[in-house]
Amino acid sequence: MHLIIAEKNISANRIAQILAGNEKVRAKKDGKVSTYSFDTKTVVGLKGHVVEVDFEPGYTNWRSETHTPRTLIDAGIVKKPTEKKIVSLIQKLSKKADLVTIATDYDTEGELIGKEAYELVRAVNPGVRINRARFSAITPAEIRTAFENLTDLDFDLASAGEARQTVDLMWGAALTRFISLAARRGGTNILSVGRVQSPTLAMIVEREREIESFVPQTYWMLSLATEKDGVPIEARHTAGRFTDHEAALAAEAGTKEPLVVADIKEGQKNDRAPTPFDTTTFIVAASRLGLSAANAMRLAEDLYMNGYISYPRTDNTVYPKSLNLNAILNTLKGGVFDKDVAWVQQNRRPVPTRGKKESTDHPPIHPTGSATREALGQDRWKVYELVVRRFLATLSPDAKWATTRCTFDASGEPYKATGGRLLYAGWRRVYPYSEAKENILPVLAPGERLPIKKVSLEEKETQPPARYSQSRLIQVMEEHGLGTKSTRHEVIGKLVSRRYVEGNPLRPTLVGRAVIDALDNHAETITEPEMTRTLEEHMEFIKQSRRSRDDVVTESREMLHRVFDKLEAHKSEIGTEIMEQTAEEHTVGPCPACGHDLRIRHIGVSQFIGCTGYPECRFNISLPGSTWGKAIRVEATCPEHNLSHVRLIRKGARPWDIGCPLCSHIASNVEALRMMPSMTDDLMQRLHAHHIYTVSEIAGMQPEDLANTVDVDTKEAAQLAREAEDALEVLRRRSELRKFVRKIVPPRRGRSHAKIIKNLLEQGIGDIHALSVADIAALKKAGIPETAGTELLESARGLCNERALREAGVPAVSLKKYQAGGVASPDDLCYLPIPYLASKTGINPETVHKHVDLVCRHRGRPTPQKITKPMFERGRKELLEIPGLGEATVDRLYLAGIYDAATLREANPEEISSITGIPKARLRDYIGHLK
DNA sequence: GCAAGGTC
Repeated sequence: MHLIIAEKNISANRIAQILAGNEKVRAKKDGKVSTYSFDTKTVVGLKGHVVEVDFEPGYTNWRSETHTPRTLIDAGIVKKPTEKKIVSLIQKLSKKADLVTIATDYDTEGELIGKEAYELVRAVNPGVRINRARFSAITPAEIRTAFENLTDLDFDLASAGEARQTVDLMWGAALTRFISLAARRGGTNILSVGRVQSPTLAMIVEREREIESFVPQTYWMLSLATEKDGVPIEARHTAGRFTDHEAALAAEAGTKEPLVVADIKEGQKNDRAPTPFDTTTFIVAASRLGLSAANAMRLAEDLYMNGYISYPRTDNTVYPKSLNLNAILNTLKGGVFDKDVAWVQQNRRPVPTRGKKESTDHPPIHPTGSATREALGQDRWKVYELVVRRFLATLSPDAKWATTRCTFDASGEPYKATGGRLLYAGWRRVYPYSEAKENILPVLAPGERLPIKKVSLEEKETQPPARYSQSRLIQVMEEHGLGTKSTRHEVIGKLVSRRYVEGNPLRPTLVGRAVIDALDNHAETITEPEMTRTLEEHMEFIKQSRRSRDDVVTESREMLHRVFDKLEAHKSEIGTEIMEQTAEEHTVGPCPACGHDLRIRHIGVSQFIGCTGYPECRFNISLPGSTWGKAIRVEATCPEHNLSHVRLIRKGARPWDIGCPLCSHIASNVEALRMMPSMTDDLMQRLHAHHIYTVSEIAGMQPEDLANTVDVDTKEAAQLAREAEDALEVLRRRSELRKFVRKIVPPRRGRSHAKIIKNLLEQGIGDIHALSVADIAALKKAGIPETAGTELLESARGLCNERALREAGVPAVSLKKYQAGGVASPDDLCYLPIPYLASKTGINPETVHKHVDLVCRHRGRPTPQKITKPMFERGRKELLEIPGLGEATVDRLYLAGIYDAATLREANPEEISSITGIPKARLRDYIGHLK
């Protein structure tokens, strides 16, 4: 069997289809992994890297005393499978193979992925022949040639990739751990560092600093308005920007009629058709359509997977010869682009345009199938149309412009105007994304005199450089060699998720700046694109066998050790610097009570906003627990309270915007305050004015303080405090009810707990006790289904009974026994005879009496007579001596309070029978026997 | 829990 290993499933399928020719390809799924077989060949796709590098075991604890971050530099590195299913399938197929061909992408990373596959094959089949197919596009021509000219794997090329992996891992992991530990950050708050992300972040920080330190300069622009035959002309002073106001004013004053046309230069300008799309230029063009980098890539990948466009991750801007451009044009015919295609076919430029970058990985992004707007939907269509039109434009002739440069003389002051007229639209006919702005000047002749309609002197200011937009940043990253076509847009996502940057255009956060500061001061190597450049140079040496992988990695290890010499010497200093710089990140604004800063605090899973004036100022705002999301400060500010808005963020969930924490605090407590009978709007306003927002604050205040604060007398204040206590109790019970219901009734779509509780409240059920005496119909009305309702009622009753007994003073151990005996309600203890309770529970009758006494007193009922243990035991013996009276009957007699001969003798048989169910005749017999 | 690089 001939096993062919491709880089991904989709290429495996295509390669199989091409190689099979007219033969049918059998597609088979082996546990989510597809294989494509024909003849004696089987093609299988990887998923890019199916193994990953990591440190050898023993380095998982970040805080280990012995395995410090520095020790990661020299830690052994192992490869471990990340796609286990693919790995095992490859190995299963390899055992049966007599030839294996590696058909991964034609670039460094592809060679490394190929070597990973090679090692997997070798591990199970050491003797099999393994060769390599190289192609830069999955077209029939390229694939056939590649398989007719199979070569060997280039181990030097793969080694270059491995060197990169090792260097990235040790620098990234060691520095990430060091900086995170120094700044005492863990979990989701770690501070990551990496060869690509750190220089990228540094550029964003640097740009922000330039903007902050920018000093605007005032300048003046002088222009005049004239016209010919009713056509307006605007001419600018040839001095351009005047930095000297006096000079500008003088020139303005000197601008007088006559205005004479001095010179006219006519020319032609070539407007070159755009070059084929690589990933970066595609992202830039898509961003003009309003798509973020990540979105554009996601849509492009979708189109690629469905066969509409070619592979969107490419560095190539030159169509390879093997690409059949005519065939692509033909597939586009007949659809929406029919007219444009026909025009391109008739006016085709001799050779398609080509960009500066040419590579072997993939062809430039181009359409591969025809589609309709309806089939794709708005956004995908936008991207598809862009790719199609760009492709058409690269085959179209250049546009041509006629240009005019005209100079004027206004009594000695020189002016100029430029005009442009589109002579030939060329590619612009099919690619309308960049506007062709014409400015047509009327026909003028030297010496001609024109009127001056207006002279205007505008004062302007120089502008700071702009922040990076995502697409601009991706361009700059590419210029600096940072990241790859596949990862650049993800790096931005990473910086955002680490909360190093925010917004669009991108701004660094305080954390982002603090980390770059620390690294710049103590480990500048990692913040500069230089590191990538050097790494690439070294990789180039490895590719050319001029240096070995180990040699390059060893050099890098030594450099990293020198970096750690500096870092470790300043560890605590680095830590404090970062912590001090980022403290502000948690600061929300001034405390309404005392004016100190309010700060978001996280303690375990709970979080709140507290005052930095604590403990003198105890003002605080509670926040939902961190299971709802971690509270962070966001940019917006509340105009009323001057506090930053707060947001809860959680992985995989939409952020929960709390808005102004104080507004939200006030709003969420108004309802509770209204529960106090004496609360009025006026009183509430006075309370708010003194920063008292919750019932618990009122309940916690001394009546005198409260009286002084809101200006009422002490009696009223005491009443308010009591009412607050009551409201607090109601709230406490309500929240208890909520937790109770949540345990038993599972939430469902459209039946949230909030909704159930709201419904229960409307039914007058506000706590567990009310629930225990409610009927099932009321629960049904509240939207709780019958089965859950019954369970809810039962549990509620059980809980209430237990509480009542405990409250009366019945100890917990006995309570369990009563529950086991099925006699655990206060009524049971009040109304059931003591002998019955004792026999059901096995508790000493004297102890039972004590409990019954407790409950009866609690309920204001008389306590029945005491029965001692000897009385009880003797009585039982007496009863059992009566002929025909067994244990079961004794237990039933207990129910009627009969426990010995004497009580039986006095009993009324009619009455006893109805209670115990023992036939009257038999009871008479027992009594008769005693008499 | 860490990087960057593939792929989805």
